[in-house]
Amino acid sequence: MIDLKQLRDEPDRYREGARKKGVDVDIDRILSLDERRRALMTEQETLRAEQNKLAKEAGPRMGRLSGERKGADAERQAAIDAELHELRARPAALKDSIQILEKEILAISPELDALLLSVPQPPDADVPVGKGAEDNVQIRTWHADGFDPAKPFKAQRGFPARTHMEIAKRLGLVDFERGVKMAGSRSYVLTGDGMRLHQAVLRYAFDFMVERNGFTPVSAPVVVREECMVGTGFFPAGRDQAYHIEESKRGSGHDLFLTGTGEVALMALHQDEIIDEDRLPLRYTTVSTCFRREAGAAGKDTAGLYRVHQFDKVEQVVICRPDEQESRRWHATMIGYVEALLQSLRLPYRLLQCCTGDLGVKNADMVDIECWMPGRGDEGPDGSPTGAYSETHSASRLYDFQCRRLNLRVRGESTGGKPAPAHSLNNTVLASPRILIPLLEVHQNEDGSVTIPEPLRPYMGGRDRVG
RNA sequence: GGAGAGGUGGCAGAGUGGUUGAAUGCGCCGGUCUCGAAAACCGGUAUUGCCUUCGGGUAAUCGAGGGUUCGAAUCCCUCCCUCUCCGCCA
Repeated sequence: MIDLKQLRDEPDRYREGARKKGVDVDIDRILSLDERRRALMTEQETLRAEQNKLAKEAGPRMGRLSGERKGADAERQAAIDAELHELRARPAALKDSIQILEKEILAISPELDALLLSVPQPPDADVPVGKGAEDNVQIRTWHADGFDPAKPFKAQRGFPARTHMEIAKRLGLVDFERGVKMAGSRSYVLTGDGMRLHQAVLRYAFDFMVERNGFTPVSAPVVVREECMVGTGFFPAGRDQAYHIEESKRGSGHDLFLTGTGEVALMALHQDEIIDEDRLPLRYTTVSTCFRREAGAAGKDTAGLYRVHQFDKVEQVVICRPDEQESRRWHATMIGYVEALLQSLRLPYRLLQCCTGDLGVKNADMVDIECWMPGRGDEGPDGSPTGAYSETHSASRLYDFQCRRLNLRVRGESTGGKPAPAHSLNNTVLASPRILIPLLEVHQNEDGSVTIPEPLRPYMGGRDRVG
């Protein structure tokens, strides 16, 4: 959520930000609703102040008079009644006026609140302006010696690339048919070494964050209340993407939602908290199952392990002091962790600077990491795929946007002793089975086997290959 | 699923209709004392909105929402959550 005060001060910044992101939001409507609401509140407050004053002054007198009335003669009673009547008239009139104002405020608030939630965070000035993924800008690429995505797979390896589906089928790693039988399209069953590889790579990534980078390991709910989804910024915009458990329809309890990323629980952990500055930065990592409806993606990437409804992901989250430079440093650092991880797995990748149109509502900046997948892309002249970079990671810098929604604040010297929304960042560490695509395709051998990258071998019983 | 108890400040915990935004204790901050520290003593210590001549003023907030009342942490209703015991169970 953006800061309403800032919106009032510099509405053009938010108009421009929304325009760059291609988000349609009526800033003028917000400003006029806000102005109206504030005017009503000021009026209401004045009346309340008088009401409180009367309650303090006239109230006790009324109490005494009521008591005195019981033992008084008829004439005295009449006098008391008259005074009581007078004392009551003013507060009663105030109460009516206050309630009328209250109704007017209540009529405005839902629309204003909903509009406020939909105002995107303006992109940083150094983010390239663009419409969508096609306008993203490559920052750099990396590949291990001996395998360069820029050259044809066959020329380097001596045989045409097989897709991960072919490899998986040959080695019995994935059972797509039975997955679909049980749970519909975009479902799969990992079997044998497929499941072992999945677990190995997740565990390796998790240990990598905990042991090498000092992140706090966490296991947290993947089924959460709506506030967590709104607070982390996934709702209302991404409501269609989340599975919805309608417990309230059973007559008790409240609705729940399946989280699409570990980010939700890692951030919502500290919802409504004020954190002491010297406890920062908080660095959390979790491995969690992620659920995505993939609404609107019908027909896109239907085959294989690329786009599925359920997967597991190691996620990293940093909550730091509200300082732009500190946020920027963490962003770079968190991307660095992923680069080191991918390099250790010898998976070629590239960094993409996302353009403004690709940032989503929450982010001030976002960098995607795409791994080289030899089995994707168009079919080449020899009938085998040409390969393509495809997204495996996404590193977001949100500044205080998410923490303001979550009511997650910091207090300390840097905030002048007052609570202030913290800054937050998140980045994928590794998502599987998607990562199995480059892992199988890049490390496949001519005989159909797959070489297990060295760091995963301890998690695979010491073996150096599958198949 | 059955029965019961309860949700109050950073924490513990009083408070059943009227200067109670809230006693007391702990914690934290400042001060006195001390060579220094501890102890003791004194003082301070919620959040948010709005207004501001930047001194402050004002309103709201005791799980959430509604109601009664001139006035609600306190009474009534609805909902949510937590805990204990029993049952079931990975």
